[in-house]
Amino acid sequence: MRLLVARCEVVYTGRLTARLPESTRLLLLKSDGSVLVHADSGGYKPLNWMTPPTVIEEEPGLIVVRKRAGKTEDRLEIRIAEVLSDIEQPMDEVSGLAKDGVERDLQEALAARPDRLEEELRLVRREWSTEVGPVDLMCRDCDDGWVAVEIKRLGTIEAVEQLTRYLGFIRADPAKERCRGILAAQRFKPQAVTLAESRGIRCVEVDLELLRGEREPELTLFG
Amino acid sequence: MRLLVARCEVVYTGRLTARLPESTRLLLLKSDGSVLVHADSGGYKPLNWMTPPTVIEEEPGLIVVRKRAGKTEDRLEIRIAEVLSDIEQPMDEVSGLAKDGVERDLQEALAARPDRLEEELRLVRREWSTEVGPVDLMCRDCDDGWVAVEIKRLGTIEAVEQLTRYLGFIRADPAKERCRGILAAQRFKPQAVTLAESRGIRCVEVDLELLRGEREPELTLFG
DNA sequence: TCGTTCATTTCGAAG
DNA sequence: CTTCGAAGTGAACGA
Repeated sequence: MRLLVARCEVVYTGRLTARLPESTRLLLLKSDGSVLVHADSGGYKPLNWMTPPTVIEEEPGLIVVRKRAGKTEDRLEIRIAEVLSDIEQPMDEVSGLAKDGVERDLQEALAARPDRLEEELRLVRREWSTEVGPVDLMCRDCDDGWVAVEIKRLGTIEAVEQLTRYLGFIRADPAKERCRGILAAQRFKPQAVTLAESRGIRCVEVDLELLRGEREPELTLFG
Repeated sequence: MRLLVARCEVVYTGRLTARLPESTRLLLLKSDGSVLVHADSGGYKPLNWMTPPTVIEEEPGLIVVRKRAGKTEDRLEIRIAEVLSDIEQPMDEVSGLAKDGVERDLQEALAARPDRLEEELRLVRREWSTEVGPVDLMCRDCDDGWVAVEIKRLGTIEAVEQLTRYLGFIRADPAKERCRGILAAQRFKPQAVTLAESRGIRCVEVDLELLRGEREPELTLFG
C-alpha cells in the first residue's frame, strides 16, 4: 500500500463531475488498484475514490486513475502541487472479517424459533420463492393457516411495501388466499407500523440475543 | 491526521459484532475523531471504523475507540501486536467538494424544459406537495390535463411505487382525478418499466447533457 | 455476466 | 431532535 500525503487538486468525471480544490490530503493507493482520497476530517467516506479494476498512470505532478465503465470512462485526475510524504508500506495477506448480527443471522435465528414470532408458528420453508422474489420465511400457524414472514434489521415503509407485493402473489393461489403477513425487525419506524397495521400486517420486534437464548428477558416491574 | 501501520486485531461491538483477526493494517486517526481500519485491498470500504463523535483511549498495545450510541455503546478495540509505522501528519483546512449531475441537477434541467418529456408539457410547480411528500414536477399537458412527474437517476420499482402513492393522493382531488404520471430517469430497470406500464405510468429516459443543450442528439441511421 | 438486496450503510436536508 | 431519501452508493450473493 502506498501512502501519499500531498497538496493536490482532484477532478472526477464519470457518473457525475466532482471538483476538489487544491488542499492537503491523504492519497491511498492500494495494491488491488483502489485509490482513495481522504481529508483530515469527514468520517469514513473518501472525498474521491476509484474502485478496482483501475489503470493508474503517473507522471511528475499528475496521477490519472482510469476505469472502463460501460460506454463512458470513469476518470480521476489528481494534480499534485507538493508532496509532503510518500511511503510504500508492504503489507501481508488479508484475513477474513467475521460479522455477526446482520440480517442473515436474524433469519437463521427466527427460522430456528418461529414460535417467538407467534405461538405455535411452524416453519415450512425459508426463502419461499414468489414471482417477485423470495419471502424470508413461509410458516403455518396453529390453525394450519399460511403466514409469510419478512425479516429486516430495520422495519421501514419499504419493507411493508415489499411484503405487500409478496402477499399479493401468494394469495393468488386459492389455497393461500387467506395467507397472513408478519414483518419482523429489530427496530421499527413508527410510520411503517402504521402502514402495516392498515394492511393487516403484524409487526413483531425481535432481539437476536434473546432469540438465541444468550440473554435472559429483562425483568420489568409489574412483569 | 495520524497514520499508523501495525499488526493488530480489531473487535467491533455495537450495532453488530465484527472480529478482525491479527494482520497488518493501516489505522487512520483523523483529527475530527474518525477512526478507519483499512487493509491493502478491498476497495474503498474500511474493514472497521467509527465516525465522530468518539472518545479515544490509548495505552501501550491497545487503542479503544468509544461512542455513545443511544442506550448501548459502540466500541472499537484495537489490540496492537507490532507497530510498523506511526506518523502524525499535519494537514490544513478542508475545501469543499462540488458535484454536478446529481438528482437535483436533473430536476432543474427538466423544470426548464418539461417539453422534453412530452410535447407541449408546461410546468406548473416544482416540489408540488402531497400528504405523502412532494412530487418533483407538477405539469399540464396540451389538453390542460394534470401530469405528475417523478425524477430519478435510476428508475426502479421503488420509484414506481413512490409515484403511485403520490398519484393516489393527487387523484383524491376531483379536479385532478384524471392526473397522469410520468417517471423520468437517466436509466431504467426493466422490471420498473413493466410495473409502470401496468399502472399506466409513462417512463421517459432523459439525458442531462442533451437537456442542457451541451451536446447534440446523436445522429442515428434512418434518423 | 447481470440483477437484486443488504449495509455498523453514510450523508445531508427538512420538519 | 427525528425522519426521509439520495448515493459516483459499495459489496455480496444468486441466477
